[in-house]
Amino acid sequence: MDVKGRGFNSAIQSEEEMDLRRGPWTVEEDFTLINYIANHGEGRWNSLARCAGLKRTGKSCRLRWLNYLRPDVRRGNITLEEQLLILELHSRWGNRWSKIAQHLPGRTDNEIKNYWRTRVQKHAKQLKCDVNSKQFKDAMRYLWMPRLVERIQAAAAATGTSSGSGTSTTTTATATNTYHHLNNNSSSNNNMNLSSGQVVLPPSVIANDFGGGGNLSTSFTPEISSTAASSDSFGGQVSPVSDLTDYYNYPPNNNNNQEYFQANQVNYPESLISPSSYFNSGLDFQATEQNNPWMDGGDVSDNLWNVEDIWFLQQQFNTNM
DNA sequence: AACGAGCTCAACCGCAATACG
DNA sequence: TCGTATTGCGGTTGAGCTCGT
Repeated sequence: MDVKGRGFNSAIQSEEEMDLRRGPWTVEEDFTLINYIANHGEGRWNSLARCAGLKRTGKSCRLRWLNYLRPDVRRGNITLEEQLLILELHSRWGNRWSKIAQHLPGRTDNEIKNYWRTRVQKHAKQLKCDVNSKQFKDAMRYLWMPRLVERIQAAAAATGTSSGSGTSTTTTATATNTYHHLNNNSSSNNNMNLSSGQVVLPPSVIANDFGGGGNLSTSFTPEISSTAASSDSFGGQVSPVSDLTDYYNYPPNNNNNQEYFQANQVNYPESLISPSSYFNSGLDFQATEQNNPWMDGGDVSDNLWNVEDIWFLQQQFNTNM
């Protein structure tokens, strides 16, 4: 594999650093890092990289671990609840990705940042306005977020997961019942006891893939990766999606998001606006949405604006300019 | 089938903050 | 106190993928 990877700037470095690998991680490197951390724990990333025998910078190891290999990293689509939370938290804190990520357990700052750039900024582009403009923020607040709440409620009603009494005149909407982990213990509750060299994996993973032992240092073999099997031996590229991490993802698949959320839920923080309040924020968009096809349950998570919305918003923007 | 445009996301960079000797 | 090493964060890049033509 080309260790120069993606053609990033290859700044002249010290002779020792010239041996450093760059670019996508291989399965072998992933196992090396996982095993080392399982046995020795995190911390001191530069020395960790050296001691583990990885020809990577400490920075690179840290990033790979935090964004990809950690057992509690969640992968898959950003859920409606998460979208709503991201929008809300971003409106409060701006591009404080790390801070926002603390409130979305299992999601990394990188993932949230990518979500924002690809999805949210796309909508701003559609509306021909700046993502930081007041107009766009208003559109988010009065259109996008109420719709997310509606869809969350609709989904909850359809699946019977509503835990409310049905008399939802309280400040906490039904949708908020699926909010989760707004406490700050996610980092200390990450299913790992690294000092013991044991990794606590989801029961199904342990049962199915590790014979119940869950001891990485002895159980891991690169062959469990179908990627490795299908690519050129160990040199095969892992990224962008390493099959390896399927063994670590928690929950194991994203169909369990609802259960995962509820199992980990805490109350929506009082300092945040309850999503239900978006219904009462001054505009009644629901009235015009009764027969709107985007609400009919398809996977339209990105399609929160319709033609009328865009037209309407652009009219609003124009009159405000 | 081939091609190009647009999108996604892992991994990089630079810089600021913090820790350490 | 100072210099160096390390960590953490936000911004950016680009390979690979998807989708439309």
